[in-house]
Amino acid sequence: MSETAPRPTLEAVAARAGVSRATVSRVVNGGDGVREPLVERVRRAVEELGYVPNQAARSLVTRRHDAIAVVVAEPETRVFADPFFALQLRGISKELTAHDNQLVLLLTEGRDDHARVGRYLAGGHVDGALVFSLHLDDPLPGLIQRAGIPTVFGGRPGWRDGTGEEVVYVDSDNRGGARDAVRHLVGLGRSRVAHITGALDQTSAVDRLEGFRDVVGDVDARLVVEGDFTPAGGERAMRELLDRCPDVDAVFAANDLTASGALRVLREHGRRVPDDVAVIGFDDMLPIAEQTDPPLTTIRQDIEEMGRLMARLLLKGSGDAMSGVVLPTTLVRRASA
Amino acid sequence: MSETAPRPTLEAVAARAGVSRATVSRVVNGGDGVREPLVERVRRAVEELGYVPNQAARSLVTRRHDAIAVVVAEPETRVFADPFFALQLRGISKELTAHDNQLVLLLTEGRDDHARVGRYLAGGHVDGALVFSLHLDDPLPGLIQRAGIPTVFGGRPGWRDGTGEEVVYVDSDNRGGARDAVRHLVGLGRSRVAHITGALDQTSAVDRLEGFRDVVGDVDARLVVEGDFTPAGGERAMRELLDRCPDVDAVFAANDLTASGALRVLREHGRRVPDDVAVIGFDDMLPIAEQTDPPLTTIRQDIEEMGRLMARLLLKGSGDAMSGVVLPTTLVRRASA
DNA sequence: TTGAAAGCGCTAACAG
DNA sequence: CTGTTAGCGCTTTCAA
Repeated sequence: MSETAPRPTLEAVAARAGVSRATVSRVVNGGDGVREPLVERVRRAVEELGYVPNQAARSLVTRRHDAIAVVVAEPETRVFADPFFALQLRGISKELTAHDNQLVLLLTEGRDDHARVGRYLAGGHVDGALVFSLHLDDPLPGLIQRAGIPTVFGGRPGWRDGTGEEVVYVDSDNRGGARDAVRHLVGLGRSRVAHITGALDQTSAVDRLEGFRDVVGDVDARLVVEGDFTPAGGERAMRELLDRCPDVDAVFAANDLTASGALRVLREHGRRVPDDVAVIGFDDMLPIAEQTDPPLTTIRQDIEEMGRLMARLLLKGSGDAMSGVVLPTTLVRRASA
Repeated sequence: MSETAPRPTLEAVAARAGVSRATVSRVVNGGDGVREPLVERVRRAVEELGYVPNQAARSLVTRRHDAIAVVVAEPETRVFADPFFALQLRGISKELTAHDNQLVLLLTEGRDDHARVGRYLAGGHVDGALVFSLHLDDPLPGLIQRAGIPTVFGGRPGWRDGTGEEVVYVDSDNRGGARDAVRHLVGLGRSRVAHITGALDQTSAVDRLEGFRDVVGDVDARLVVEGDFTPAGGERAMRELLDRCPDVDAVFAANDLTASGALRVLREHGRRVPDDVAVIGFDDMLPIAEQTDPPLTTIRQDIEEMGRLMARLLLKGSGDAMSGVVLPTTLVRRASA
């Protein structure tokens, strides 16, 4: 990679404006305590020279970087098969941008990467980290805690650390949303409500299952079948469901992707939705929920806002000692239930 | 955000190992020209102190950052509705990681952001940039060229700069792939082959249309209808197509998403695929192509590899003065054609 | 209010 | 081979 052209320094600006480096520095950083005429002169010099502060030099003394890391463990392609992650990223990006922070993206796959990420985080390159720990047994969170930098998790982490330290996270009200979904189904007069779960090594899946149980009470075990948040998983689960309980009249799918798979199988088996079987999803992933046949009734979570909030908490220092923020969900009614 | 704990410096390591800072520096940076026993002593000291180099200090003198920016203009949600971008990102990330580079993600929306990105890039925070310029009239590329840092574009940029400067980009062989697709359809004995285009303000869509024309020769204008790379666009276009030419017997859709929409409409109209109408897509986006009914025959492009290659070119300095690299595509045969 | 001076932690000549 | 030295460009006391 070729060298970038030499850029003007604070020194150069100072010379041009006929002031000291210190004064230029003050102006560049807000200009408090500098008399107006000087401010003006410095501003002009900055303009003329096209001066941009050298971030490395600044960080060296301030020990701040105005950058945060976003860590995503993505051992599976699933992360990429739905727009979930991208939406959070967008929310994060917006918030960071608004606060002049940069986003350093750390994608990990496998063990070696964990060490690398740990080192990077501990290396003081960034002011904080936003991490998405999808799985219950993920070693990443531990590593990051050890790195000792401010961290906010996306989704409720699956572990409880014995240390009693606060774990800051942002999550959707998965359990409450699931309850709403199932209540809706029950309100429709359905009596044999099934649940296709998500991947149960993720807290979101566990929480949604809990919500389902909250409403259904003692569940006929045959009405709960494990999925994995994918359409294929949804298909498989739906087949099994139909096989076990041909009289099932409603399905709460752990997410929209799962629901789309389930819908396909129902159609294939000649069941009419919602007449024979009502189906409800979770997420309200527009490109999916609006495109299914019939359009999907689902539980909406504001994913972009989750990202935004994570960034906001991290930047604020979350000194409020709050540990988790849970965002509400809403029922979006379309045609499938 | 709270301060990170004070970390050991080179000085500290030197003291502990009983050598000079320079020696420690040498060891940390590869250890060439340092006698083994010393190397060992230094290594141990580093280990014991948990020393991690201060990147800011290092950058200050080396003027390198071991970081590159990935710039994505995403005025529309479309970027997030398909996994395309995420896959490229993954390829990029892998390659950068292998070369100990960090990935700074710059998401832009709207004009103000452009200025911000321009400033950042010009500000010498990163060693280079990877840019995804989706649209023909995007002002971003210009801005970036002006920033004067090494840049590789994802997808053939829509403009030709008069400067005669080399523009480095990585793209799929959209035109060739399109030709393969249409030839396949023709080889199936289809005689009324239609094309649903992508958003024609993107070079990929234009190139695929060209490829279509290459094979079909003088096209019946009614057989080309504009889409926008979305399922909804595909539906709309397919309806129009059926309306205009009820006897259409094959469709080349600009991408898999478009094809999925077209399939839906065909089914709705009682056309059998591929018996009545053969359908072929572009991308081979697995979660889509494998889930459609019937599974989609399509043109595969190796998206992750594109990302990887972009990163490789940037890091290599692409001093080979080559301007564009075009990756081959392959036909993936499933059931729809 | 402004300026002078002292580093932040590191690398890179240059000596030895 | 190893150590000494001089900065990289900036912020931040401390005086003036």
